[in-house]
Amino acid sequence: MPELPEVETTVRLLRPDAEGRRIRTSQVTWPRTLGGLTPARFERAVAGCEIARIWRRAKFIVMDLERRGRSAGHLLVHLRMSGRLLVEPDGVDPGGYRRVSLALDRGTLHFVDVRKFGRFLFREDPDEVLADLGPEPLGEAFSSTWLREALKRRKRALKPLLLDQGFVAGLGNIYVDESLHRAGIHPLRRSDRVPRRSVDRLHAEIRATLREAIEREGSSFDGFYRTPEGRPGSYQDQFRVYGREGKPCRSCGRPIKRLVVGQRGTHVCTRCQPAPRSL
DNA sequence: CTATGGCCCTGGTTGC
DNA sequence: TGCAACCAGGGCCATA
Repeated sequence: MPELPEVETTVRLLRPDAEGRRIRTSQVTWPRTLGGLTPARFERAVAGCEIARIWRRAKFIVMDLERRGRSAGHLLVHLRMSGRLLVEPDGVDPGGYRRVSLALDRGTLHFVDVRKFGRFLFREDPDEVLADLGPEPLGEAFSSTWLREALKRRKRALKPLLLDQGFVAGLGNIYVDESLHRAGIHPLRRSDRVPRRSVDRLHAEIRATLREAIEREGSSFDGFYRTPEGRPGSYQDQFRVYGREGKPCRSCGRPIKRLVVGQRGTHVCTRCQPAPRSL
């Protein structure tokens, strides 16, 4: 499932083939992907634009569009569960799950998405979509001081809070489970009751986990996530808890347990991450 | 403010 | 073997 590291990898590998390219035409095979805009209006918005810059905010891939050097709006792509973004040479069919394609002046940018949860949005103002997101966990605003105070202000179980994109932006189920294990904190611990030392550790482990995962081009399993070049990531080999139910904890050897927290599969080592007494 | 549950979707897995 | 029921999962929305 694409989270911050997979989206960051996608952006980095997409840039050489898409930045600076001009959009000739668009083809939309599953209109819902556009999130309300009709394919005709979408076509009018993007045709003739240059993809001037590609960047990432949370799990969104943002493409700044320009006409004659002036801003002409933005494309905001969310991969959700199974989305992929890639550039293929003209005439190469990316398969049956193509939802949106943009013919460029060299090659074609395809949005491929088996489960159809992904979004390919056009907005004049990207803040319509991005404004309510929390800080980037790899950015400066996400300091341990900030995290300490932000956790104190809320009274929620830690895992659902970390998954809330309005709290911190970019974490998903995998990297939250991994970070919590590395920090030795149970996912159900109330956010305002995490000891200071543990908060600092959590802060450090979130950043370390994301950095290491980016370095390995994300995580692949289930056959879903691939880089734009078709390669799987390799961070799944480093998983300490995610998808490792019953297997020994890499720290203490006790079998990893799977529980459900806020309707999400959740993986813990009950020795390394002791359950809170209450809640 | 927080928690819960439904919905969107499909392919893979499970159960009979 | 065949087929139906079930499930995962991110974000959003309605409800309590």
